[in-house]
Amino acid sequence: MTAPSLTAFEPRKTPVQARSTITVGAIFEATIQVLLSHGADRLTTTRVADRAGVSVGTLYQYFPNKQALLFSVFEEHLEKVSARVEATCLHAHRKPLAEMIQQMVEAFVDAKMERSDVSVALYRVAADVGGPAVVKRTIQRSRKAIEAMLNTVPDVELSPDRYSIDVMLAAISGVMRSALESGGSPATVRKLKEHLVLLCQSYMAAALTKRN
Amino acid sequence: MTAPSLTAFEPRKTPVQARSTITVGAIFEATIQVLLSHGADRLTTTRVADRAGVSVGTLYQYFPNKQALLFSVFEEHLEKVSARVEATCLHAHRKPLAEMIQQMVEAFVDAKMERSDVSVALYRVAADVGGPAVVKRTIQRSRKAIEAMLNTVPDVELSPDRYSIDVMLAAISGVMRSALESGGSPATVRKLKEHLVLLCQSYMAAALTKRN
Amino acid sequence: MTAPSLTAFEPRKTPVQARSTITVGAIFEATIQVLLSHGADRLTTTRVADRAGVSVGTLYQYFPNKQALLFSVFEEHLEKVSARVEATCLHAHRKPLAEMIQQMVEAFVDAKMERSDVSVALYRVAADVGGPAVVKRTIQRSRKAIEAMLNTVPDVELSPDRYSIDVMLAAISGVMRSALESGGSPATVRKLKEHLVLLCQSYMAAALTKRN
Amino acid sequence: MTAPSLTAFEPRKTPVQARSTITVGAIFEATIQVLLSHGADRLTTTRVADRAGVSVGTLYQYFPNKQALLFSVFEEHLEKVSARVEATCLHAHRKPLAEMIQQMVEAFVDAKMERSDVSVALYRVAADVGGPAVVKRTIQRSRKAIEAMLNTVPDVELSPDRYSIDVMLAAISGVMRSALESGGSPATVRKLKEHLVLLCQSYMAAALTKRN
DNA sequence: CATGAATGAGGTTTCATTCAT
DNA sequence: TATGAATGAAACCTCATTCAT
Repeated sequence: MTAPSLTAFEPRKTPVQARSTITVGAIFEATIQVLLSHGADRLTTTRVADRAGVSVGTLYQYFPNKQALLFSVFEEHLEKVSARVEATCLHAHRKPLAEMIQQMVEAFVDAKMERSDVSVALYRVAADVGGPAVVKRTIQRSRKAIEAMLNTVPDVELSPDRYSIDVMLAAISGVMRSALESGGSPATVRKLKEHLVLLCQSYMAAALTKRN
Repeated sequence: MTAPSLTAFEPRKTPVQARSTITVGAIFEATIQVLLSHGADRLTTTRVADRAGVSVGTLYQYFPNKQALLFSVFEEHLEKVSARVEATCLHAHRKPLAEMIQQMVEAFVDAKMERSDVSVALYRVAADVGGPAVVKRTIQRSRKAIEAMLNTVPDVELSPDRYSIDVMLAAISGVMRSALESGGSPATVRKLKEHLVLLCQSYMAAALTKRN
Repeated sequence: MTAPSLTAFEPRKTPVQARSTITVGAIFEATIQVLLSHGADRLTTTRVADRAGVSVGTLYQYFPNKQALLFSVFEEHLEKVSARVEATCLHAHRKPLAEMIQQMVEAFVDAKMERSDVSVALYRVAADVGGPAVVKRTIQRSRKAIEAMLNTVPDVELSPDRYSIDVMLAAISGVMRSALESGGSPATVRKLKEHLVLLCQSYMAAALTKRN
Repeated sequence: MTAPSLTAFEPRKTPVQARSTITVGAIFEATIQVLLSHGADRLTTTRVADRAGVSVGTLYQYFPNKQALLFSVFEEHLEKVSARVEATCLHAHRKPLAEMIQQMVEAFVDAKMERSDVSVALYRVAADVGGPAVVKRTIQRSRKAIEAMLNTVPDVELSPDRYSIDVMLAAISGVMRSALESGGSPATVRKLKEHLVLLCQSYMAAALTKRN
């Protein structure tokens, strides 16, 4: 499907019992394992269930279909990154602009790198799972957190531009994606961070000034 | 496969007769049609052949498998964008830095927007087709063109940083992708261009200065 | 493939539920039916599944591919013949040489004739299925049984020649094959038996003596 | 097809011109090459034509279909072996029985071994090509030659048994086939010959005497 | 006569999903 | 609730054969 509606991916039942939670966790982890070991197009529900140590039937008790499963995994991954960014933004309130940007960018990069393999694997399924929509939703939250942070920049009278923040986030994502897909070394990642910080700092400085 | 080798996608036979060339062209166009009308995961070789007005067998005379077909289409698309960027860069030699950047960015955006539908559709298949590898190869060329252009910036003594250019390109791609996937209006595109120009100008200024 | 490795033909799943066992049996029988009614090159997995009253999917739960299916059927057939020969050999211990040979040969011929149609049909698939390898393996067993039997021939001091036994078995197989493919009448079969007995008796007598 | 009629395989046109003869020869050789290098089930008419340096179309000028091609190749092979046996039989007239048998068997084995790879390859196609029928026809001729030879055995008054000769030939074929498919070394072949000679000598001696 | 592009029926195999046990 | 055998639509791809050039 070109643009699957988001509502179709809702989990089928909310895990209330302990056992269920464990099962869902296992399925999640198994999905990622299979993604990494077999690749996106050889990820089958049976294989995931096997790896998770449950039967296919059980899998289908928690997820109405394959897309829903992938959707959940994808969403959770973005959620984590997003949460890290938000937390960092909160901590950075009232600091100088350059520092704000630096911390935010580093939080983003670190979060992505933490499970870089998963990130890469998920790029491959994003498209089949309504990726763009989920990204959009998650980005909303990050943007708001950044907006709030920027509003506390000391000594400057400016209302930050929503659009600029979106552009910045898209730029960061793009650079990260390209780097991850090339499989960069730790050294590369360090350099990458510096550049991203520079990119965002200079852009934000320019964008904010302009808007003022 | 997670990372299909590029060599597996070589066209099977080079058209020598006039008839063949026409056929291949029709298949190409049909692929895009089907991609747009049915979506990536409902693109079947049979459907493409039908739309192209040939038999599946004929399709397989020119492409050893489905991936190879998509690969070719993908590659051609990138090629076009890349060519536009290179041409623009050549024209911009010896102009002021800001103008260089502006023209390059605008060339990129315009090229992508020209067949924005195709772009979006191709994002969906890129992953299954060795996308990252092709992108890398194509970016190579763009980077060199930009590097050459930057070396002609007047009145400044600086050797541009290869890495910065890669980062810039990745940033542009990321922003474009995000914008295209959101399906922006012409108005949005205009604003997008401005922002991208600003992003790149400020980053390059900073990066080049720093390096000097 | 010219020489498919035997390991590729391992059954995919061992039936644990009662239902499964029935299913596998039905598939086996259906394979033979189709082989007889349609011939080797019009035996398709779909047709077999149909005849067995199951879906193709089910067939592929038990056999990883078409070859594996045919392999199994072929193997089972040889197994039966081999078992008959072995049993007969055991019974013939300590009898006079001529009688040993006669009983062994007759057991072989009878076993083959019992389902002569299947035999003929299987000759046609043997090649595509690693036939020679399976034959070799099965012959091993028969040879050993015959060897053991010959070691009990009364009043003679001789160690039988392994190679001679292989030659004898190959000769028997060759004659049987030729006879089966010509489609002999019961009368012909009777004569055939006599001749085969004579052939083997005289050869063994000569070979053993010589080896003394 | 289970039993294709022989008449369907007649060559389409008799090569009268020199060029044609060369072409047909090339196609023959190519068929064997492909058989050896790709295996029976990956032998395609296109591949054969390629290897022969002609177009498929040309191939179909000389053979009405794939079966006819294989049939011809198979037949030619048998023909050669058969011719050798016949010639040898003629030379052996009036010699002692043991020597007759020995020369005949050795001729057979040598002929087969000369292109043992081809023999093995052809076993794999024989079934799809009406093999048994061709074999039968060819054996006919060999039998007659052997019969004639045996009628000249000195000092004995006996009319040889047609059936025995068939059995003997089938036995030789069977043993050869089994040996070839196991891929025997030259040393093995020598031993094989001895055993085959012994097998046939003792059998013939017994069969002829009996019949007298 | 030769070529080789085109055909398309048909084969094998996969895999998301269901449902009786 | 969990299981896993069964389903079957549908995808990919091959290859013998033809016929316009």
